[in-house]
Amino acid sequence: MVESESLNSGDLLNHVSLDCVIFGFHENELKVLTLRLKTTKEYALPGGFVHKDEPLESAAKRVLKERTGLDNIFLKQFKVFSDPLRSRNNPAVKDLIELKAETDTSFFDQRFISVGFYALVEFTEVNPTPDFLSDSCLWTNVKDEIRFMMDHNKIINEALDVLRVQLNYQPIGYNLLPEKFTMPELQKLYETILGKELDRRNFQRKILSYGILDKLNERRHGGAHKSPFLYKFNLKNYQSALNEGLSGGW
Amino acid sequence: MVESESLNSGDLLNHVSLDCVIFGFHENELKVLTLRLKTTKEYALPGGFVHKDEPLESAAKRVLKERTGLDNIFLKQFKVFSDPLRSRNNPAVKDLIELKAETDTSFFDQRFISVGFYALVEFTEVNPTPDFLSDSCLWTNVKDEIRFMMDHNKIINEALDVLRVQLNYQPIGYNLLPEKFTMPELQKLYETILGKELDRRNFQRKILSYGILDKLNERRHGGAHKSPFLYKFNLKNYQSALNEGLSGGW
DNA sequence: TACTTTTGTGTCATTTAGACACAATAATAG
DNA sequence: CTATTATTGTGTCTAAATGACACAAAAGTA
Repeated sequence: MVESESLNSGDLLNHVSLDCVIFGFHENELKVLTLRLKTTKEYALPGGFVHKDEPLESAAKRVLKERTGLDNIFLKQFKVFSDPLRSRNNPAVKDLIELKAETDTSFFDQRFISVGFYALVEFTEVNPTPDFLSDSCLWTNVKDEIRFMMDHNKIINEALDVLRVQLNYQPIGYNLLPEKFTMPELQKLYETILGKELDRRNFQRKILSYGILDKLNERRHGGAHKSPFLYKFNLKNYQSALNEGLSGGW
Repeated sequence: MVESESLNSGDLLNHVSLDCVIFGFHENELKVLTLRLKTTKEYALPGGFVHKDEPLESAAKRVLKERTGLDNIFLKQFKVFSDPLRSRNNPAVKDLIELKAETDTSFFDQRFISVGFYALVEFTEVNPTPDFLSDSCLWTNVKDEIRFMMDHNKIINEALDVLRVQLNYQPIGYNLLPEKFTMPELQKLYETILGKELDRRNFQRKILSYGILDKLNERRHGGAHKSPFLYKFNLKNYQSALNEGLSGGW
């Protein structure tokens, strides 16, 4: 939920917070990086506050860096959550009191307008790190629908919606997959985000038509079956597809 | 820029503001509702602040209502503008001082994180009304690229980008056109937003395929040429198209 | 009544999408 | 070391959507 061990509320902007839905993909499952509060044991999204002279995006990157160890992450704000009641009964306040923390609980106990960000990261590169309010930082499965504190379930679901729409006009995957990956892996990623199955052959045809993949002369071995080829993203084309958007529309 | 004659800053949330890009469509031109500040004569987007116990969306609706007289407007938040420097040299502060207003200028002279909304309204129904900082409220032409104060040009351009994307997965027009309209008028709306021309016959085929239009047994007369049929939106189908999205994608 | 403009309504060729089939290969089990 | 099983590579065929384009009909105006 919060950013640093040495949180100094005097340096922070009042009323404004941010929450990050950090998506990862592992073993064909879509995951969200999750914190668990120390005393109430509630699940929470990584989040933080904004310094008085800091842009929102920098604050979000700071949070991302602290929870994952990663820089240069795909990161996008997608919605502001401003229900006046969302800040009531913030478990973090209860936590801080029970912990007899020196932190300024009154800062936490105000109304927050929270800007939702979502991030796409490569699962294996993340080093999950709790913040000073939480005792653990772990990946939870999106489809498990774990109960989060406050409106964090809503935030996750809205992030997923935006991600699904994004899939239709932007390439995705560079940030969620390892450098080299197979076509079935990429397909699983799409299927997981969309929540439905796709035809293997039609998927391949369409994704190849975007011209964002380079087929390698390597295969992934391991299963008791034909070994699939490895691919990697053609960064030049991937980038221009990001900028100009994929086919579709008018 | 600001909401009411009797602005009481003690009742407002610090650091949070909102700006509205209110689009209208008239005489084949895309317009934005614009304010002009009383003394500095700078152009500004309608905006406002958030009451301490008010959701953002309500604050935006309040602003919309005050500037246009309209309720029930298509309204959507699209991005937060948080550059720490954006609030510097806010002309509104200069204005207030010159006007020797009783308003609390220190409230205006703080850093604001501004949530950008865009709205789609029917041009002819709007009753443009200035706020207490501005001496006029008028429609300006998007393609004229008038210079606005602060980062408002950026806000407008980003709203346009979002609107263009929206065009590809949601129907549009119900909020921007009068109840009855012709196919060429609807096409012009699309062309204006997209900034490019479309083939008349292909446009008609595609838009009709969405099933969101009802063709009327009336024509619009007036020009020295064949009279086009009038259409109106089929609200039931329009609504479900909004919810489920248009074709396209995976 | 002729003229101009713009609309209504197609057609045809090309591209894209959806449904589906069969051979090849890599491990594993016998 | 051969058969078995699961999964991949690579198509084809059809239907649907898109893009380019043409001509007749109407409504004013000269």
